[in-house]
Amino acid sequence: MFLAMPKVVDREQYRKELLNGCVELFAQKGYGSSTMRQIAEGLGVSTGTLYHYFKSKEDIFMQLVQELCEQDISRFFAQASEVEGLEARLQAVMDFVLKNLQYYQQQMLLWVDFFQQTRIGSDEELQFLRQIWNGTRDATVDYLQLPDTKLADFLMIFIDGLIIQCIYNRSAEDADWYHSQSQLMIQMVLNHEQFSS
Amino acid sequence: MFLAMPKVVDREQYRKELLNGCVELFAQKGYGSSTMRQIAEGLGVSTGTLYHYFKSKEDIFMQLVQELCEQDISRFFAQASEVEGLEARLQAVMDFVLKNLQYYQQQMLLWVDFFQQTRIGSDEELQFLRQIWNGTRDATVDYLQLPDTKLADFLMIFIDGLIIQCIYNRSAEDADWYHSQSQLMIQMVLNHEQFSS
Amino acid sequence: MFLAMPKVVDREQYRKELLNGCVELFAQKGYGSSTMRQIAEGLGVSTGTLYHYFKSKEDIFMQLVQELCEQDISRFFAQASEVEGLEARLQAVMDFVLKNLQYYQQQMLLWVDFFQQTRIGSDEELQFLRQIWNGTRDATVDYLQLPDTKLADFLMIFIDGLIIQCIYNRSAEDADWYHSQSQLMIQMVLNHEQFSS
Amino acid sequence: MFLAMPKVVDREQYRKELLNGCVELFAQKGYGSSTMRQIAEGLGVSTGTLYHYFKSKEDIFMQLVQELCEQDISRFFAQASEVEGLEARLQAVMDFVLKNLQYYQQQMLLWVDFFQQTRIGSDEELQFLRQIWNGTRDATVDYLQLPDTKLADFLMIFIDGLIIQCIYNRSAEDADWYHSQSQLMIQMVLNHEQFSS
DNA sequence: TATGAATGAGTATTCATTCAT
DNA sequence: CATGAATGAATACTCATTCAT
Repeated sequence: MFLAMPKVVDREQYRKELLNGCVELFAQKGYGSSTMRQIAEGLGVSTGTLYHYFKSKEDIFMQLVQELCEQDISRFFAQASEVEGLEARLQAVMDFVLKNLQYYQQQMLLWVDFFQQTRIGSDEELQFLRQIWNGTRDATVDYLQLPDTKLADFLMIFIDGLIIQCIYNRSAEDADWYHSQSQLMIQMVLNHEQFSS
Repeated sequence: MFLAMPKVVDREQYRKELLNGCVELFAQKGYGSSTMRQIAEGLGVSTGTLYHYFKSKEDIFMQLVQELCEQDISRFFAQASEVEGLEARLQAVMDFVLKNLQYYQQQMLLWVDFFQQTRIGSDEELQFLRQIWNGTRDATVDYLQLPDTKLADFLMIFIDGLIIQCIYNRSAEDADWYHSQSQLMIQMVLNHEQFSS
Repeated sequence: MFLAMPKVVDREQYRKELLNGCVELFAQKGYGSSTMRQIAEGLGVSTGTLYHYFKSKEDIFMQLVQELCEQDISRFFAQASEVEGLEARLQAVMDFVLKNLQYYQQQMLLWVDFFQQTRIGSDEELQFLRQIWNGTRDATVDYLQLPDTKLADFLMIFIDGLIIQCIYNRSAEDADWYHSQSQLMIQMVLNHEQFSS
Repeated sequence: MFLAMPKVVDREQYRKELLNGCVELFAQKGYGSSTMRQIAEGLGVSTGTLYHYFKSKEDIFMQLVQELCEQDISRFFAQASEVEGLEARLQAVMDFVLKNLQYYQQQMLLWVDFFQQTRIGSDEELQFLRQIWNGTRDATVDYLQLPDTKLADFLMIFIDGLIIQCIYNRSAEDADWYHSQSQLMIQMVLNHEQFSS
């Protein structure tokens, strides 16, 4: 009865290893342009094995996104949880974003690519994505100790907008521009808080 | 003497008609998923005819984007140029964006899709996109009578971020949420201007 | 009744001008790779006009070949008819071939290309080609004042073989090799004549 | 330990079977006019399978040529190696050529067709072809025990020229003509050797 | 559990030819 | 006579997925 247990654990672990092995390829070539054969080759396995662990290319991607998001949030809190005060914490958030800007740019392109390719609209996938967004938003509310979600939403919209700029600016060469815009954002939020009180 | 003239006019005009006929299909299916066959069928012509007027699928897209951008800006100014005062003009800008939110969501998806499909990096296309962004930004600076581009950039980043939300929210059903966020944005800018002076 | 005559002459002349205008394109790109549009553009006319003077692409080619062959033979005799003696005349033939080797290489490739593209086997086209071969052979017999066709055939087979080498040697850069082989050929024929008598 | 071996053997063997299955189609329709779909159908496999074993149409052709050449040379030596004396050996060579004339005619058309379609000039392919030519030439020098390559080149040029005649004569119906020409060739070479010594 | 051979519908693009103007 | 817009079947090649071994 318990003989199968270790196998399951192994399977789960192996699955995660495979997922982590996909990150780079997806980041470089996007979702639609990464073929199952390339993924398999990159992982050093056969396509058959891939289909043994994931039911489709779509499935690989969804599981990958989930995995990465969990890693992201915990990575942020690992280094920023002891900072105190609204301004310092806003600064910490923006610093983290800017430092990982290229990474998030790739992620954003990946997502949009995925949504264009798989025209689903199925509630399932939509729910899934919303969950991720709301999770991140709630974590932000908590971290900044804001009274409601409105300001966190505002901040995250701005961050998304900032990430999108990669399409026009290609890579983070315009570091100054990104920096001054994020400072402006912080100032805006602080002003707003001052007015409110 | 003028016998050859009408043909030229017709060709140019017909080309524009074909472009307008593509909008809907591209909006619905994205760039990568719209096949030349589908485009041709949607227009009621043969694929050969399509290639008679455009040299490639990419060409169709680039010309379409240019066409739409010109229409967008002139459409905005047609209805909003006589409004006076910073607040009212911000309001006008945000109203325009929200009213056409679905349209801009589709446009943004289309662009990202296009860039994922055609891994270009060629300066030509990049220049092209930047031009559009800068053009819109400058028009915004002019319209809002702002002293510099910084605030206009900030506004446009926010707008891009807002548009991106379509991925999570699908369609503009959450009209209230969009509206309250844009009001917050307006408030932020006004506060900032007050502080500055 | 005679009013139409000049028109016919004009038509015939114009047709030949068009043919001559095709030579370079066909030589550069071969038969199959020369499109009707390119031919038309090269001639500065529309495709419609092309079809007004020739009933098909095939027709253009056949008429072109005929035209060129007539020119070739008369061009040779224009410069070599006064030479006397078998050896000198053989030399004249081989010199002419080597001097125009590139041209004949292109012609040969053109022919083979044409035959591969248009899998006809229709007697008509075959007859046509044989006529050309026989015509050239007979002219050679006459020119060299040979007693029968056998030796002329032998010479022409060798020349065809020499022309074919372009596939391996690309362009006539190996001029020495071509020259020594043709000298060997001349020697062979002279030896043979000596033995016979 | 040897469990994985059979698969490799099978793959290589199957690849050769596929190649042999292409010969007839290529011979009948040429290179450019044989579509991948037709090739696949002729082999009783899908186009996907074709691309599983060969990376392109060009690749199929190159591998096919190599395969056939190896077969040709070994087939000749299998039946002609014990013949003695220059005349007898020349006779053996010409007999072999004439007996397989149709086959070589098809091969030559195939090659020229291939070179017209794939406007390469790339050194790689050119090298490849030259190798084949030189290899055959050297084998001829060895077999005839000639002092240098000059006479072998001469012989092979003649053979190429003979093969080219298929364009005019279609099939080997004119067997007598071919035979008398090859006898003439043999006589020529023998005369030449006599003179030289 | 793992393999990789097999599939075949689907992709953008080309091009000889026709025909209304 | 001349134009060039329109056609649409045909091309090489791709790729997510299946399944026998």
